[in-house]
Amino acid sequence: MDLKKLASALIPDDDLIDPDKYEEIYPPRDLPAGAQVTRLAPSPTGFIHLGNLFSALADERMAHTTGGVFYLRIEDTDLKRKVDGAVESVIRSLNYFGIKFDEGAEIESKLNIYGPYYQRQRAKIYRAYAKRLIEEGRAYPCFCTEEELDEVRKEQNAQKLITGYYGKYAKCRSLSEEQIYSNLAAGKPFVIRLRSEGDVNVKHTFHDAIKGDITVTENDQDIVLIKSDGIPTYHFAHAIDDHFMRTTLVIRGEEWLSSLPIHLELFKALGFKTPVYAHTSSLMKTDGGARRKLSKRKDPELSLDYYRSAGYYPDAVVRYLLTILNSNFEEWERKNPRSDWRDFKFKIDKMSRSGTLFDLDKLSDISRTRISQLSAEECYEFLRGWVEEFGTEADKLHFADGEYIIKILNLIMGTSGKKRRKDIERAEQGVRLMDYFFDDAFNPDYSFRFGDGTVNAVLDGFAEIYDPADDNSVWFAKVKSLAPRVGFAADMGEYKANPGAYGGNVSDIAEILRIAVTGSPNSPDLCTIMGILGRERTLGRLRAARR
RNA sequence: GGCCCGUUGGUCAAGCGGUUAAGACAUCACCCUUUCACGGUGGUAUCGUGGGUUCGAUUCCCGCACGGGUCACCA
Repeated sequence: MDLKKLASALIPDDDLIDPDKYEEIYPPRDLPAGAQVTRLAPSPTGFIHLGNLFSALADERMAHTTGGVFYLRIEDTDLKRKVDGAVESVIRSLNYFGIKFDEGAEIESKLNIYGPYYQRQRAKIYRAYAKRLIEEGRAYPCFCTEEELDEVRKEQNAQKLITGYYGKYAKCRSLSEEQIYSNLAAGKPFVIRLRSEGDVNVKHTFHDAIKGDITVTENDQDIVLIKSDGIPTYHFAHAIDDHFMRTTLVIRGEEWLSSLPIHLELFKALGFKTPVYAHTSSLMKTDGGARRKLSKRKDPELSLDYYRSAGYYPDAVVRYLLTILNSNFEEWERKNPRSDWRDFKFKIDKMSRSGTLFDLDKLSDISRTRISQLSAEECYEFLRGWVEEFGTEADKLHFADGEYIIKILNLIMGTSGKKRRKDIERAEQGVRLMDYFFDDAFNPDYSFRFGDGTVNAVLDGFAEIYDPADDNSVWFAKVKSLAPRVGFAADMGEYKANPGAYGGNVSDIAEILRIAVTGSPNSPDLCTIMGILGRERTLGRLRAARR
């Protein structure tokens, strides 16, 4: 069979260049030894999720700790589900978490000589190589319809055989010249398949940068290279793009492990050097006792918008991810408490080989801790950013008065230095925590643990003697002075010595006042709160709480 | 079902032939305290299972069980 003629018949494009030319168009990158070139290659089918961030973080760290390059490529070969604005969304989301690309789709960079970075714009390259493979007899046209393939699959299933297009099931592999040309003449749609030379019974050891030595079976499937619409499949595009974009390290989810044999054969058939592969274990969650991979559809916590809208501190999300990416990160962080996470020496071989259960508690703890380390001003900026995007109209009004908020924040967070409170876990919850400082948002729950008489006596008694000018010790002395009036112990020691003799103690007096003023039995320093509210509002709240 | 990957406390995990089997989150108790936090001290709790190899296995080998992934003209 005249393969050259066949190649031209199958791929008649007259704008293709000699594939070898691409080696010159996309020369090897001029980078220091050991520099890693990594990429994030999402499909623009939806929005970016935590798994993408997880993987992007590993990519970004590997590139930037080695003096390499991290770029963005868009895998838009499946044109069925493209979402507009998805690319911008990916970049924006990643930026929010402090991750930046050096080059790639929609990225301003002088480095962009390896583009285009949208696969659909690279059709010529793929087709040039497909054509060459046909000429070399390593690829052939397949005219099988979906129905025919289904039929074969059913039969294979019935006989408990491996499904797929291989061996004797690869019908079109042995089509005669006449059959091919008559199918072509009849206008039958076709795909281009690889003529696999592998043998499933042959196994090799392959070194994965994360998993270590793994067993891979040779591929014997005549997989599709070019779909009937002329667009390449992921496998084919992956081999060509990662070769010509000079990727050195491919970090991807372990769900790709099973197609590694295909990729290995493809790189070999194309004459390309294979990159280093690193297959990451997936993020899991428990669902009714069972463990499963985090799913885009079922789990809102997989969406990055979830973290943005709930107001987790972005730096904390990254740090949490880093703790599961490299388990020694936490240890390093303890030794370098205020350092930028970018100073941590990330190691790919430190990555976990088993699936990690996503732990929201741990994230919350990290977020709380990070926020507690902020100054009141920094915290204000962070909260205000959240309020502008997600807050209510009332929140926005409240946050316009920065001075007032900062005063509150100084109280809530504790004054600088030691003894920082960790009350704010997320912006959303932190903003709600401040509601009682605003009359229009004050929503008290008057659940007093004492009788109306006692409550009113405390409220009225305190209203009589309250003076905003009092410092903390005078203020507390006044609280104590109320105790005898309601039969409570003014002195804690006395109360503990003889609890039965009293109806309560000073802490109970404080609790009554606290509930009246803040609407809740839990709050930071009450004296300071009253100071911030001022005399009139404090007295007003004492009055409003009367039974 | 075939193939591949994995299995140390509730969770993330250190460990890499001999350890009282780190640490963090969570949890419990106590201390501190005008509440709640913060902080401090201490506690509960882990090597899936059966065989080997070895003087000795959490560590090495094999089987089994369990969990996960994958078997498209989707990525």
